[in-house]
Amino acid sequence: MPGARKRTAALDQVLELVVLLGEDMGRALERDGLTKSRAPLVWELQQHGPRTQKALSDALGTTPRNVTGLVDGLVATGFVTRGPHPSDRRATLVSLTDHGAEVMARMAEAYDDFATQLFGGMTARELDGFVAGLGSVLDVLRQHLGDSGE
Amino acid sequence: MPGARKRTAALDQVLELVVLLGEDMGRALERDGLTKSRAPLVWELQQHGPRTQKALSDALGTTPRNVTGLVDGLVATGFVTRGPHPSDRRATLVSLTDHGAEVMARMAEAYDDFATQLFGGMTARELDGFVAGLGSVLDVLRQHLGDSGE
DNA sequence: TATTGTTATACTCTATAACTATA
DNA sequence: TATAGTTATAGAGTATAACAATA
Repeated sequence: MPGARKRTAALDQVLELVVLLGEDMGRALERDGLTKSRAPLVWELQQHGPRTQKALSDALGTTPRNVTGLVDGLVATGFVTRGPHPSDRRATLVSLTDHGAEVMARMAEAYDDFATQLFGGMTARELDGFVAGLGSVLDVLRQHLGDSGE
Repeated sequence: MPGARKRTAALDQVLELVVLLGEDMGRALERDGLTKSRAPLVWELQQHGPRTQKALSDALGTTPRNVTGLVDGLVATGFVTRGPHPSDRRATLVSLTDHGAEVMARMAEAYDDFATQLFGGMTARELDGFVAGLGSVLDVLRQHLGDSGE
């Protein structure tokens, strides 16, 4: 079965992509004063507006205790603020500051530029083929994750 | 420029791949008693045989102090042992235990199986196209990382 | 009773700096 | 002097458990 070596070589490449992308994103976030753990929280706020910490903990798939720490850090660095919930006095609403919103807007632009850099050299046909392959890999991966655990 | 949206959608997919693959690998490692940080160290030992901590710190791109901690954890969980260096009494040689070697051998098999699961559904032609696309993305990414920093 | 977010505690990973034993 | 690996210290991120305030 001569395809077997090709497949492991492909997986090697995918893993290299994961590593390099992690480095690149890490650097970009650091430049903006964010970390890999805090960025998803801020992203969630940009996408859905002010959220309670409970909602954030559900969205990020982490514990409420952890969200407390992440929000603490983001408050200290000026990305978000804590405010009262209008109808539930137990809850706190986490909102983006102006600075946080600015950084996220810049990041969204950089994201588009980055996508163009990565894929701009491909023809439309090549890009379609690549995306289709990626889609089928993702399907298998989702199924694989569903099989074990959850 | 109608391709722009396709490109960001492709980057979205790549990032989802990164997340899902991270989850999957994390689970697999946990099943074997390893962590994401310790696995590369054990992998390095399997590839190149016993190494000094200095060599490991260079290979992993981390500090000597950090390697001390990682090796401590791997000794405690039975994956590696510390031994004297034959010619340099300052250095310690880190080696795989039988258990560590067994786990790594099993992991290498699982890696091949996983690659077959991920890419087995593609035709040879589709796989070639996907790998070529991945290669060009990696090239751009490497250049992007070289530009800023280092 | 149940939920929200906190404090208390602990563990992993990472880093810098000072130090010991060797080279 | 320089190198290998340690202790000391610090900070981020993650988790569980107990608890206070509120629902």
